[in-house]
Amino acid sequence: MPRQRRQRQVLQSAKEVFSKKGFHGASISDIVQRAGIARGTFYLYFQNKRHVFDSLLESLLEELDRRIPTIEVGKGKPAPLEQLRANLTKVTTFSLEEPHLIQILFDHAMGLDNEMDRMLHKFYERVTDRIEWALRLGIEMGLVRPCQTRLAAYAVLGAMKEVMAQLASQRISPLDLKAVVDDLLELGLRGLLVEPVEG
Amino acid sequence: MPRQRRQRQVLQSAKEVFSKKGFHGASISDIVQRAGIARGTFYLYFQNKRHVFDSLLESLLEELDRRIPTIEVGKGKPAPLEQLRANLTKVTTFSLEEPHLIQILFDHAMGLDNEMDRMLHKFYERVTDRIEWALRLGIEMGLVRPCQTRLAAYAVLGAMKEVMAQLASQRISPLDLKAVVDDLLELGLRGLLVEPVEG
Amino acid sequence: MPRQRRQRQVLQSAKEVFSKKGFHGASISDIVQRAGIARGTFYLYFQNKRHVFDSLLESLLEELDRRIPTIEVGKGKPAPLEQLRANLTKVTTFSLEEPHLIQILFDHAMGLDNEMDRMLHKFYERVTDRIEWALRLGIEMGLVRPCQTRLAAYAVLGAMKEVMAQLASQRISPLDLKAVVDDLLELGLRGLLVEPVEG
Amino acid sequence: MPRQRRQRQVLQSAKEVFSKKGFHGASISDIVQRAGIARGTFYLYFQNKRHVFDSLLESLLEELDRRIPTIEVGKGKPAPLEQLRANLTKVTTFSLEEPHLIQILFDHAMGLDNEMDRMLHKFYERVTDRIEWALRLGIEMGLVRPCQTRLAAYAVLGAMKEVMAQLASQRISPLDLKAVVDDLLELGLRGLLVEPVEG
DNA sequence: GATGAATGAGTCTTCATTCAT
DNA sequence: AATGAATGAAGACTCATTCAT
Repeated sequence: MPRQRRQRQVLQSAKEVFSKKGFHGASISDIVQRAGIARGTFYLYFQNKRHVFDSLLESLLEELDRRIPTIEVGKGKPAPLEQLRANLTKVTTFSLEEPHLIQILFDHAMGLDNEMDRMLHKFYERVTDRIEWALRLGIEMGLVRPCQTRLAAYAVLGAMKEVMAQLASQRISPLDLKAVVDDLLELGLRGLLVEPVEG
Repeated sequence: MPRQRRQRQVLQSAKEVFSKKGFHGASISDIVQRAGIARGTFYLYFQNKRHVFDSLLESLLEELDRRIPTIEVGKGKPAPLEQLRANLTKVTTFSLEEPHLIQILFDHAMGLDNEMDRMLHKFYERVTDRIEWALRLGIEMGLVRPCQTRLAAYAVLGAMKEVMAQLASQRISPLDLKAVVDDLLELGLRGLLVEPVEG
Repeated sequence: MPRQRRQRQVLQSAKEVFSKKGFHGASISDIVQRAGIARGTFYLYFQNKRHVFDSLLESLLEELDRRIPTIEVGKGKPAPLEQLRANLTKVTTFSLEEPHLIQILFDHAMGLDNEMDRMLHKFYERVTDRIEWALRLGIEMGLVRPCQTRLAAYAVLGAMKEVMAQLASQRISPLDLKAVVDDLLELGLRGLLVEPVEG
Repeated sequence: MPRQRRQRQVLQSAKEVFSKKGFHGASISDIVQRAGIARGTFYLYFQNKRHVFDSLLESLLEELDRRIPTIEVGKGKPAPLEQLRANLTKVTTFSLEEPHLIQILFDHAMGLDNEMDRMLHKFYERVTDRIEWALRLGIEMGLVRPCQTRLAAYAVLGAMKEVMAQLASQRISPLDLKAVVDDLLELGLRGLLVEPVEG
């Protein structure tokens, strides 16, 4: 089998196993069994168990990063709201495409070692920075209500993470993704109340 | 040392170690070293590693459950909004009191075995049910905008989880918790925008 | 090394170690050291220490059972006495072939757990039943003196066990096994006295 | 509690536990629990686990030794047959009095260490020597048929051991011990056959 | 004398990784 | 390239023994 195809096959098996059992809980046996290869073969394609995990996580973070670009204003750019909607659509779509990776990220990525923890922390901070940046931009433009932007950014991040996780585990129907995105936007922008409560 | 004090001491050490390394990543050596006791002593107070973990998690879930009662309307009851604010205050306070438990729950609880996964899933579903119930109540009362209530509930759950996690890891300042809760409420109720977007 | 050969090698080492130290007294280290393999290798061939022990004991009991068939009378059958002699020859021969197994059975098999104890008890009862059955047959045929057949059967069983044990530990010379069997038969049939004591 | 009474109480518990589980299988916990004392108290009366076992076994061997004196002829001595009968009566009685010790000796004494093994071996050899001595005496006196005396002695020893074991575990009724002894003697002296087989 | 909490050496067992075929 | 038997370090757990109270 061509090298790259075999490597992908191992990655796929590892992905499924890690998403279910986590790094420590998953054994090489689990992975090679699922891949239908011999134990030794695993080590022809990856240096060790940790490298596979790292490889999966790195490509995941890269892909997510790609799908959440910074909101930018300027002529020739789509309206900020449309950029926001596009980002939301891309990450929710990703949750459906790669549910196992999402579970690995949310359930099993923390605590492996300090380096990994730092990397994850940096990733989430970068995402939060972008959200916060968009909020500040909105405030400057007079569109967004002044607020504790960092706190709001975390809240938005959390809402997105949870919805992604629920999509990944099929507890939110993926059939009408557009409606999901629209509702989330509506929720974030206008809140839950019928009309603004008079202070 | 009195039995109960020693047991609490072991629980505390285990809590700290588990929150950092997760169940599989933590060793009994880690735990007893931190507690300053011998390996065997651990087993005088707990049947095995898993029992400590379960014990921590169960008490955690119970406590959280206690702090998120269902919103109820009726004479003699506080206003729904006040109940909501109280719940938020209680869980955010808990995040500050028990940051390690929060990290265990959010970072290291999934994937241990099917039973544990089911238990966690049930817990989160119960919380989501309560949020959704409150939303539906609000809709009936004409206060809340009709929406996909399950989706909205997940979004609210996610926002709360993230804020709790960030409080636990000290990345949100805990100094003015009231402001945090107020801002979150504002955010959830009115959304981000200055004024409702027309159409 | 071919799987079966390695498995037999481990069994052989375990047999020797168990026969010397018993189940609890023997360590996996003892066994793998004697086999000249690594600790982990043991577990490639057996689930755990107890399984090896059980495996040895079960095959031992089966083999002994095979070598002590019930005495049967009827045309085409050898004379009962000859069947008896054949059985005695077979079990004494076995003691020489598998001295370690004999020591395990006689010195180290009791007390492991209730199930094992029951199994051993059943085995010995089955053997005793066959001896008693032969005695009753002999009485019916007018060959054997009426007596407490169960008691006599136990005495015969004990004599056989002791001789087997002494053969296994080389304290009875195995060089002329036929003479041993003949003398035992003589002893059992005629007793020790020169001539029957009158009343 | 007076020192000696407490010591006996511990010995009794140890005896019961060792007889069921053997030396390695029995734990100090088992013993002190059965004695109704604290773990530490055990060590006020015995140096360690092994000392209790040794103590039990030594007193057992001494007592058995006492009950199987050498058969002696001479004026003033009872007839050899009566001495034989007396010995048999004494050891079978002992099996009923101390069933646990008998089980320890027969099921759990071998394999503890070389010294213990040698001691047991020496004990059995001494008993066998006495039996053989009696046989040779009988042959000299023209009472006993010439035979391989060592082999015959082992057979007699084995028969006695088995009957003692079965009495100890209540699988031979102890109600008419005299009949048991008489039958055994008859069996040993005359054998099983109705009348001597003509060579 | 009596207690039982504490100890830590010792044992079984797992599993990531290697390497001869 | 592929295999899977073999390895041995690491970790969970037990239990005989000690000792402060």
